[in-house]
Amino acid sequence: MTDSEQGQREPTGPTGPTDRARIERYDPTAIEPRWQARWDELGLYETDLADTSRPKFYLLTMYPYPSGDLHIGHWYIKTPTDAIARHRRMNGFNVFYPIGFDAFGLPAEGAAIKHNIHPAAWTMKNIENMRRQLRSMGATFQWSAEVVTASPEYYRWNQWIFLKFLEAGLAYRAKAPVDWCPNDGTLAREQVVGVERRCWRCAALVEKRDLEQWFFRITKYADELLDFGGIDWPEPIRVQQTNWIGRSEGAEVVFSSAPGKELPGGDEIRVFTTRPDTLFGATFLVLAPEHALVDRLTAADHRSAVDAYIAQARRQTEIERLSTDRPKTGEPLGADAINPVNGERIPIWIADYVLSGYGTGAIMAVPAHDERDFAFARQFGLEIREVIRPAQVGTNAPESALAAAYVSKTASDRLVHSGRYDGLSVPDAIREIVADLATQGVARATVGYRIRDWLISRQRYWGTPIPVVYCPTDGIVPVPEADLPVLLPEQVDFKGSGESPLKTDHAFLDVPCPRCGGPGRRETDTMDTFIDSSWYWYRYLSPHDSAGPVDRAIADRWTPVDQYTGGAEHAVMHLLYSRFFTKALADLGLVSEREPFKRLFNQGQILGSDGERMSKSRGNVQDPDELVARYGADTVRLFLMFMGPWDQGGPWSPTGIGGVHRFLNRVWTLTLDAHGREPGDPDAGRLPEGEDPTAAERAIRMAAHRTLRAVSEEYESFRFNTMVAHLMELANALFRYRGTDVAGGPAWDEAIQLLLLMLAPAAPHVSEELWARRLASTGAAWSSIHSQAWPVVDASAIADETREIPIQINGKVRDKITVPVGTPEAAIERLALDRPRIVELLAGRGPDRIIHAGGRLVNIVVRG
RNA sequence: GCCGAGGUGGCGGAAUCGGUAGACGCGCUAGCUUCAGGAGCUAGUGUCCGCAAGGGCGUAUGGGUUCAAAUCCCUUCCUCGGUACCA
Repeated sequence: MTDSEQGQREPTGPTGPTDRARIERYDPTAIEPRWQARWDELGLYETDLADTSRPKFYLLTMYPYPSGDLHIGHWYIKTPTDAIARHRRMNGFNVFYPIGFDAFGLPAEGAAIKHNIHPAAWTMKNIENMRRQLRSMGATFQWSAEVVTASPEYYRWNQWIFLKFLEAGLAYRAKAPVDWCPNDGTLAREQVVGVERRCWRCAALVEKRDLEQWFFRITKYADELLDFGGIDWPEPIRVQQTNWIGRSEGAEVVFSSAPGKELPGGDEIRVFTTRPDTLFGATFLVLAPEHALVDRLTAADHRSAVDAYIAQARRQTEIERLSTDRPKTGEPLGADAINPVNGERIPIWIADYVLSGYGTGAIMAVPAHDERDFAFARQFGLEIREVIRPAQVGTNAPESALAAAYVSKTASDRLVHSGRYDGLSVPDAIREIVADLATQGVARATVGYRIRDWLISRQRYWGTPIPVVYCPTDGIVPVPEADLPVLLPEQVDFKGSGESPLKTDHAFLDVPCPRCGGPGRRETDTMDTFIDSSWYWYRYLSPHDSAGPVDRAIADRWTPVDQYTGGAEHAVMHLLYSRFFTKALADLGLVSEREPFKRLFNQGQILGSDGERMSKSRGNVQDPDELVARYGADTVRLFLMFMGPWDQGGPWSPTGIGGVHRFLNRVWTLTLDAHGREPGDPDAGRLPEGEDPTAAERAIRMAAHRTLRAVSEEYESFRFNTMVAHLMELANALFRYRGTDVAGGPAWDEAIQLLLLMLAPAAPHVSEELWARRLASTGAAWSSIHSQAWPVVDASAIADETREIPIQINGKVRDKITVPVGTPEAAIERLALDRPRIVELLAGRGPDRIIHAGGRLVNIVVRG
């Protein structure tokens, strides 16, 4: 593997300017494939899951969607993760680092319709190409554990899990609105274009349509999902999940419809409120336009206006509906409701800012104490009645028109205009009003959540078929476990419409009912692909197990995942669904752990040079193959780590990649040609001013071990950009000693060895090559650099003898002094005040105050 | 709109414990060198004033706290991610 002629290389000496032909040039294209093949051959990264001699480390990177445009963004996500894998191995861990493909999904169907290629063919072709590209990274993925979610071997277990969920009451069917195009059926949000909301294919106007669909009961776990105990996740993700779940304590209060011209009244209208203390301020009721009672409560003379309003509301997105910066809209139904707290009649409206999916789909409006209700009341001239007053104002203060809603609810606020509850504090009022209404059976304390159950149905072909059959006799009948998988039919007809071809595929559709044997019809909806990604890390551990989705014994040993890396864009969907799944699987007795990922890191996203997300259609994709061909994988890996903080991402620009390549060239030169000298350096071959060989060696050791200290921490905390910068600094420092008397000596040698070891996880090929050449040059037997132990810092090498201390006057640095470490503050102060520059600048003004920042800095404060 | 993140030289970024702003790299400038290459090496490079010494200014914006603020608090503006059928 290593070049045998290395042993015969002529001994070098301080022989003057380099003959650059003497050492081979760094040629990554020759080195990299050779080592990749060798690592494969040796099975260096095949993890023995049964090995318990070392601590386990399950490293997971979010598996890619095989979109066919593997771009530099995939490298940005995966090569630093590979560096983590290699670094953990050097630190003695048994590392499992698998890879797979999230192979179901919408883009494959888009390609099918557009290019007349089958989704499966398109997907598999893309996977083939991506496998090759992923291998070119030199990453240590364990390919033998690969998972492809579109294979029946994988998705049959989606179906199996679905059946378990159904049995456990975690799966159910209900109506839910979808974006609907009359020609192309259900549309994803990205298929609805423009402010007019038209279909991407036929430009028809899109509207909401209610369909019977399948749900998973994630809300059952809402409270447990709010608890992040025992997992080390970034604060922003925890905050986003917490807000997404949106727990709020409040009460459900029952209003009833008032008798009117057309109706006897007495219909129950349930509202959810977090502010039952403001019930006396409720001056109207607002229902979601989709609310079940709207039709019944609408008076004849309001019917046409109400219908028109509902129609336009069904063309809005929720984002539009919830936007608070557009004018409020709504319609009165021409009916009243009765407030249970005081028997008052208040008008009932519908408005799109009330959503049917949150709470009860109806609210009591308290314009004085809710911003949206306030805006609505202003818009339509409805009464605004103040019922909470801040303590400072006092409950007897004269009334004045509110300029804005007063929404705070501190314990010092008091109720006004609230009958016998006047003067109570907000918390007391909440308790008492709810208690009183509860005794009449018209209220109960309850908890509301913003999160909704997970709609898993997709009216799509390219996904996991939902394993149920509809039977006219037996209703919804689960497919028996023994009949799994329900295979996705391969021969289907894409009619050039967005409608799922399963809907018209009779070979698929027409099946006997598993229960009665009579004619049945298969479910044609497939599953959300987030189901695939909600448990795939378990499958990696036993990818071919035909007895169950998870091998419990292996899973118990290897999960939770120790480190998960992926994008923050998954904060509230994939990362929340995965937590839900883990808890549900644990309750089903399939796994033991209740959290999937012990530690999470969100790397940033690489955008196109135009600042947009990279995609083929935008034409802003950077192909990594080109860069690899030109610079080699190591340079690309290192450049991506060097670009900036890993959690930041940003627009792609190859500017600066040459600098990283130059750095690797310098490491190459330092390792193979310690004694060479460069013309152009006037000091070549001479030790730095004032350094004898002993001092020079000490300086080299200090530089190497300080770098090791910094780099070790930076690998641990994934600060790869500064890690690379520190390695560059060390290389620069060593370059100053190249060609001098200490070059090639013991300190130099140690520094080179450390440099290569530190570089190994990030730039695995060149470090392996140079490592092999070093071993060969000393006649030592080869062993991979990636099997070496991570080096240990020699504390004695890095100890400081002196320290530079900046001297500030009024916070501005005016001078610096260098003192022995441990110099007492009083002595530093004296030295500082004696400096001629300081004396001059003080100009006789006595210091008013002198601040010592722990011996790191002196600040002399003078006034006037 | 709402939730989350971010804004520092010509550019990517460093300083993450409130304590020397600009590490490291790109680019640029000058010099050296010549297996003349998209090569290598050395030095300089925030900005304004200045021959220099040195000084003024400076971390999106405006304010505040502090001996001291890129860092903490408040205002405003801009960019990115998510917003439940993209993954």
